[in-house]
Amino acid sequence: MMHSQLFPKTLKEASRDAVAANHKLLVRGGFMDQLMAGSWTLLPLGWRVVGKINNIIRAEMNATGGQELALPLLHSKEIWNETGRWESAADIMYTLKDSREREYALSFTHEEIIMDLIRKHVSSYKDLPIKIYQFSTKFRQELRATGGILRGREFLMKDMYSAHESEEDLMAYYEEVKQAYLKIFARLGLEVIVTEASGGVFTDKHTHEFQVLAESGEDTIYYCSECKQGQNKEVLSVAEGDKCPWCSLGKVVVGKSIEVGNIFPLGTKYATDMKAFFTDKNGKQQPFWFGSYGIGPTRVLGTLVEVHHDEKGILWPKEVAPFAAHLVGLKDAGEVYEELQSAGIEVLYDDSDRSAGEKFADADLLGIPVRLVVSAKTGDKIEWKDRNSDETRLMTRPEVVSALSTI
RNA sequence: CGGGGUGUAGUUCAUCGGUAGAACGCUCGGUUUGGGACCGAGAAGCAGUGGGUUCAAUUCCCUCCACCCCGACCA
Repeated sequence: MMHSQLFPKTLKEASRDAVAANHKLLVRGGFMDQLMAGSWTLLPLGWRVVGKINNIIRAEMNATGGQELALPLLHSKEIWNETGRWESAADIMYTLKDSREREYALSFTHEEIIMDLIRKHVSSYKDLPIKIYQFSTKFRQELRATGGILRGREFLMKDMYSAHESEEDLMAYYEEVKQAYLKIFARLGLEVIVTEASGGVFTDKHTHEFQVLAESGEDTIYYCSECKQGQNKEVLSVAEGDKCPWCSLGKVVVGKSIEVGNIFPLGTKYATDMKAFFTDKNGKQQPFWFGSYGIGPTRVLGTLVEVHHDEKGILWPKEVAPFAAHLVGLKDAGEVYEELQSAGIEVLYDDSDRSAGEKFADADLLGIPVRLVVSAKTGDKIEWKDRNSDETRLMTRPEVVSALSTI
């Protein structure tokens, strides 16, 4: 992809209204564009990053035995009535009527839809467990959309659901997913704190949240400085300065944070409400034990920027960067570009005829981990600069290719 | 929904009762090319909406709308 073809161009200034770093930088860099409050277009660059995020999540979900599918986003009132959530989640759910006055909801989650699938297709303990997930848009009526892409009314979510024959089996898998989530966030370049939290409209049980410390976060968590476990303030049983109740090594400290994931051990309520039963070993009808597990890739996108930026722009962690390298041509670098391309390296090539300063400023803003410069000064070598360093060094083409291939 | 802020060119902002201006961006021509270059010429605005006051409103008043921030709610 040539830089001159990148849509849209970068902006020199952030909108006056933008306060959150992700809002300023993702808009300036051409990663996203705002349609209205809480509603964002993911532009080609942003969509690339989300694609990287999704691929990491997908790989780790598959590793736990998850199978990906796609569920509908338009739901009938009837299915939501089965669990009473047409009423209890009315504040959060967008509803609409068609021309025949039939009532629908736009998906804000999918427990009911999944449970419907499971009751239709699973009737024996021999078919369990079921682990299915999707990436899809969620619609939620937020009283106030805020923080750039951190809280939208329409956002992307990976939601996984699992059905089990027993509580033990559910909790064993719940723990497995918790570990998978830790692996995902580590790969995404995010340090998370696992906190106990309330289940909101999803469940009465306590759940676990994956929180990233950030000043711009809207959650307040109490966590241990040593073991990185904690509690959301909704369910607080510890106080600042307490000895850590989990590892008893550290002290409880308070921080602002962004919730990037949440897992719910839902129990049998959904199955019971929706009359979803399987036959156990003894020939008896039993409700499915159910869990759900969510990560918001678009919120992750925003969180990454909140956590990884400086005054010049974004610093993407390697695994989620839209490109592996940003090739800045201060003279024709077509051959270098072709060589990197054919080596399978994802390169953004800036072959525009703009000034050097402008190209460098763009490279800093876009935050691709490695900047390569080809100019009169570099001769037939290439200048390598990491985004997180000021040092540059001259390398030969084969050196560059091999260094980038090992990333 | 309560409180606060902001709506003027594509963008960032000036003008603040006498009918609109800059910078950046854009177009054309030329000169440049290691940190958002330079010269020249252009195009681009119903001043968010509706109403009121006034001889005259972008400017004053009211309504509504939109966006941002704080709070309530929430991944």
